Amino acid sequence: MDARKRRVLEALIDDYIATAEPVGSRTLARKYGLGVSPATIRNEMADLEELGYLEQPHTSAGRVPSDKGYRYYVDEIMRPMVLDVADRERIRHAYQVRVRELHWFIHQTARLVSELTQYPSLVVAPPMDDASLADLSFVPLGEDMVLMVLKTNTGMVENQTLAVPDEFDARKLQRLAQDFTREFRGVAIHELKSRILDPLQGDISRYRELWHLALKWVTGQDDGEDKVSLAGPLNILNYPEFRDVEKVRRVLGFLEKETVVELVSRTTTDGVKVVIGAESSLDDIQDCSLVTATYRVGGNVVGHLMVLGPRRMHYNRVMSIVEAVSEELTRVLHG
Amino acid sequence: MDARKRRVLEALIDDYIATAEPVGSRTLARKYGLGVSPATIRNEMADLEELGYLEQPHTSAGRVPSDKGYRYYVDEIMRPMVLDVADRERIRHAYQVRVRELHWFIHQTARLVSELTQYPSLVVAPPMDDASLADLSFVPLGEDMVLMVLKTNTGMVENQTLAVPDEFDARKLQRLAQDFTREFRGVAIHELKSRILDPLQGDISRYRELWHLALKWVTGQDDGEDKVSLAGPLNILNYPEFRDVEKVRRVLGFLEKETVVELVSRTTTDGVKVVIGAESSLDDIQDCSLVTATYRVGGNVVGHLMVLGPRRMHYNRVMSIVEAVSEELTRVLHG
DNA sequence: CATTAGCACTCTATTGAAGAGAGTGCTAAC
DNA sequence: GTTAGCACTCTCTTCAATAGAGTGCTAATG
Repeated sequence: MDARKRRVLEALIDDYIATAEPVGSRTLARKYGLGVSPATIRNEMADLEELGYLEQPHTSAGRVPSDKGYRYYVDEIMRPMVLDVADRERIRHAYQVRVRELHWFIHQTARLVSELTQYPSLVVAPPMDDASLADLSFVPLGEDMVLMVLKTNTGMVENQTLAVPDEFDARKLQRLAQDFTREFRGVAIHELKSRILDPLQGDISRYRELWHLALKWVTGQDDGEDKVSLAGPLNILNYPEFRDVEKVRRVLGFLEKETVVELVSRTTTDGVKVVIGAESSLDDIQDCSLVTATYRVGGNVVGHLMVLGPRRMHYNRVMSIVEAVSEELTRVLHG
Repeated sequence: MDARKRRVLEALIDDYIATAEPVGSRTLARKYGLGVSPATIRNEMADLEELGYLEQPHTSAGRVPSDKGYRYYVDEIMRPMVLDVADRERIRHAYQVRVRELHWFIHQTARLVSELTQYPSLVVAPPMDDASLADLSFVPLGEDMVLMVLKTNTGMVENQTLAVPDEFDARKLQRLAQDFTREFRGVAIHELKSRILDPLQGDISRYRELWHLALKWVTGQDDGEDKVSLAGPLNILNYPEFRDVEKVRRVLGFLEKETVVELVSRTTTDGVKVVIGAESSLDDIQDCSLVTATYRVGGNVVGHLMVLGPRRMHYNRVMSIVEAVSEELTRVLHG
């Protein structure tokens, strides 16, 4: 793989990303200053195909990058893009609001990223399970309603309105919360489950129903939807590879399934990751690429951030955006 | 419009709803026991076309209902569908959870309806504007965080976490909330805006920034998204009239725009309403029909519930579902 | 007199053939 | 090693022919 092959591969991928049409040798010679004739480029392209970096839809068409080609492009050729000032400003100002709820950040982030990239974007909240309980309290709301407020050691605050049985007056609830906090402070959320349901905890068991409720909520089984935010799904309709409704259904359907969360959460390492086409080994998104990044809340509790697009994605731009946003988000969530 | 014409129209619409293909006279004679020959049906169909109830895509195709045809079908022919037991049970059990937040109800309802109908469904929360303030309070969360809890006279409770400047300690916040509640109890939310921003309210103006924030939140300008919930948008891809991506984009785009809320909110009357095709005079949904209903929270504060589908929608089933759900929702929100 | 059978007519959708266009691979010349 | 030239391949578009579906009209029927 000499320097000229790299230049040809780069030019071809750039062109294909821009046009979505198979690229021929003449086009490359004309539009990119490679300094050689179409015939020479043809030879290089034949080599690149043999090496597995390019594919030919049919004999008389131009060539198209393969997964391996994109991979080489992303890893070895492409240079990171410097975001322009407007984009940076946009990212910096995105979180300058006084709201402090996690789901708001998630939602805002997904929207920001999908607007900047023009691809669908998905943001997954860090699993509560890894955090530990810092404080639980109830705020009576009159009638039989109560607001349950939970804080974790990572500084996250979640709350939810519940209806409680009549017998629980304000005083009782307060004692309940105190007991609970005293008993379980510092315990990881995912441990709470077994602890609470343990029948030996006699003192607690009187309120089991209430705890059960609280637990379901805390562990996120209850309103799992809030933990994931999808933005800009329709952006995908702008790309010609999705002119077929069947493909659209598969891809958008995939974004609504649990599988996404699993997939995204699998990449636990820091930094920006790229998954190209079949590398995901998921049928529904064979024709798509993913760019993912992580962000942190407080300690090591980690959330995920993802962009999905066609394989001919603007990798460098998307990667820069995703990186900048995840850094900003981590910064904001730390303060 | 004699009885036989009605029977022909009914059969034709039933068939078209089932198949999405233009219906010919032979088909009607064969599949529906009309007791007359295709020729007779042809004559009736010609009459129905002249009356504006049917249309012909081209001379040698069968016929298709017009907006007027559907309208007559919905108003005069169709009989309401009795939901089967499973569906009724499904509706009854949908809200048997202790959660009491409005956005949860909205979300749950949208999902329920879209799953039952297999069409996209949108639920709009009642505008807070019409309700009046019952109580505002702050719950300190430590650090510079505070939970703002608002109750209306209609019994709705909304809350949001905010970051506040350091100067506001627990005591100060409490007084602030008391002042605010005393001052503004009973005032309609939409009036709060002018009242609070009035520079003459000297005592209040010190906290203007905070109020401003609270206000933005209360009036829903801030997180407007929470007030609307869309479920099952991809259902639309199951219907052959949306095999074209351009149409999909227009319709799904429409569901994400503000226009929907305006449109839906326009129907203030109780009961189930149907809007067929061009009746909405909105370009994006010329090929769609809507079924809408309202639900109430407490007094007269009204929320909306909508189903969107192709014009050949299963009107009777959808209407029954929408009616049953809106009744159940009103019932649940009252208790 | 309403209903029906028969039939010519119209329009669409499908098929197959022809031709244009794009791009390649190979060979031979530079 | 590079390039020009050219035959070859494959797709896409166009066009005409054909089959199929359904209609509207007319004349016969009970």
